[in-house]
Parts: sequence; structure tokens; C-alpha cells
Amino acid sequence: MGRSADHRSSKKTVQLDVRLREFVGYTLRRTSSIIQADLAQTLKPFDLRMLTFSALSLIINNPGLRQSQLADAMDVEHPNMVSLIDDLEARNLITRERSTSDRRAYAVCGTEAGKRLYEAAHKAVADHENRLLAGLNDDQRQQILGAMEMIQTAYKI
Amino acid sequence: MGRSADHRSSKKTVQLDVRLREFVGYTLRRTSSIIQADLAQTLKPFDLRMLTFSALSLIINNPGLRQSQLADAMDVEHPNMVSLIDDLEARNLITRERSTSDRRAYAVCGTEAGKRLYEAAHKAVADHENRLLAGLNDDQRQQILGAMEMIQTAYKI
DNA sequence: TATTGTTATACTCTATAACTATA
DNA sequence: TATAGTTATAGAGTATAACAATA
Repeated sequence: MGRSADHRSSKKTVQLDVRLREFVGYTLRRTSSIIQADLAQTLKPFDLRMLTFSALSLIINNPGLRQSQLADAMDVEHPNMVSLIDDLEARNLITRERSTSDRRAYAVCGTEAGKRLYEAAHKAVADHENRLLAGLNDDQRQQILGAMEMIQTAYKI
Repeated sequence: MGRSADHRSSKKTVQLDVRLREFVGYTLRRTSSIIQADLAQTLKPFDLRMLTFSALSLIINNPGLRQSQLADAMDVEHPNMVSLIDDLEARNLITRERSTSDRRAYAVCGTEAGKRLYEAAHKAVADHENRLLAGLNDDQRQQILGAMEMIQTAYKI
């Protein structure tokens, strides 16, 4: 499941080493891990993990994608995509159909049930974000997203 | 080892679903994962992982800590701290000595070799950060760190 | 009783190699 | 020969339960 969900627990936290906190890489990792744990709790009622939610979102919003395209978009190795898709298909949230033009490939689409679950989960995640970022205005949120985008593209060059 | 290191590879990336990218949680996770992979490469020559580097940094800069305090500071469960400490101790980078006041506890300290390795690794990580964040000025970096701090403290309340 | 450190264990995420069936 | 999907497998990272020694 990953990290413990209860980050609000009032354990007597040790506040020490300042040097590590200067690193954006370190701070980003810790923050991301905290958010991830909370997000997992948010998605639990829908029986979705972050990976299955991401896959569902991509499939619903881009119907007909191949698994390899999904894997690329999610930055997941192809073999690891299989069980994700298997899970969603077994629950009748998506369909896997052989492509007519290339019989090696599958075209993946969301079902009506998948779309309903996705919309509900999406709303829960959006609410979660708003709670989480209540202290930041739209401008600040955009700055964060912009900075992350900049770092990501810096890596792709 | 985690994620593939070569994020600069020019795979034909699929740019699709815009909805996911609106989520700070999602974007943060992806960015953090990319940075982490690169950081792992940076630490490899020192035979350190992000977790062992973090532990070493905390130990060197706060000598005499107990393992439980380290685990708290690193947000790691106590059982998972053991192998980290074992690794560093086996390489003579740190010492584990029974506390005189509480014979259940260990006081952990860095050795001279540990300090040398840490300083070299710290410099490499700092250089890595500067390369990574070359597109951001000091003000923008501080804003990111501030926003992360705000999110983290929001969770602790 | 509670806490420090430990062992054992399990689950998720990720990476690689090798297979199959198509192209 | 190359590609799409699959299987099998291995290694990090992280979580919980239960134990011995000490408080």
C-alpha cells in the first residue's frame, strides 16, 4: 500500500538536519510521498490506486489508445501495464479490443461503468487537492505546476 | 533500483490527457520520480542510495541520535531503519554505540571516513540540483520549497 | 506496561529478459 | 527483422506483527 496514511499523527517529530531540506529533490520526494499516501486513502473507496486511477483517466479521456501508448504516457514499462489493464478489464471498467489495422495491438476504451467510476473518483481527487492546497492561491498553484513542468522538460532534452 | 535513469531518451512520447496534469499531486509525483532516478545516478559513484544518503546526512549533522529518532526524522518505519544502519556500519561510515543512560538504545555517529564520503556526496548532489534547477532563480526555488513546506505542515496539523 | 531495536514477512512499484503472434 | 502484448522474475521501498532486552 505504500506509506502510512496517518501523517497527521502527533508523533514527537525530531527536527534536525537543515542541510537536506535545502535540496528540492529531497523536499519534493517527501512532499510527494505524503500527498500520495493521502491520495491513496481518497481513492480507496473507489477501489483504485494512483496507477489504476491514472490509467483509467487516460483511457476515458483518450479512447482507443494502445497499451504501449498508455505505458509511454504513464512512464511505466510495458510489462507492468498488463496487470493494470487486466485489473480494470476484470472489473468491467474498460474494454480491450483487437485493433482492426494491426492485429497485434489492443484498442482500449472505457465502459459506461468505467466512466461513472472515473467521474466520481476524479471529483474526489479534485476535492482532495483543494483541501490540500487551501493555503495556496491559483497563482501559486500555477507557479508550482509551471516549475515542475520546467524541470520535467529540462530532463527530456 | 527504481525507475529507469534515461529520461532524456527521445522515445516518441504520447501527449494526451490534460486532466491529470492539473493535479499537483500527480505532477509532483512524476517530477519527483524523474529527479529521484537522476539523483540515484549521481549517488551511485558513492555507493549510496537516496535513503542511505539521507541517513548519513542526518547522522553526520546530528551526532549521537538514536535509531528511533532517525526513523522519525526520515519518516521511515523503525524496522526498515535497521538494514540502512547495518549497511552504513558495515562500511565503517558510522558507529553504533550503546547509550550509557539507556542501554536499550544506540547512539549513532559518523566516522571520519563517513564524513569524507558524505561531504563529497553532498557536493555532488548540490551540483546536481544546480544543473537541474538552472532555469529557476533563487526566488523561484524558495517559492517551491515554501510551497512544499506549506503542504507538509498542512498535513501535520 | 512501555519502549528500543530486531526478525520475519508481505505488498506495491518498478525493471529486465525472454517468449508469442503478428507485422 | 521489428513491434505489441505477455509471462516470469527480481529488486527497491514500505507496512505490520511479534519477539528479547531494558526501562
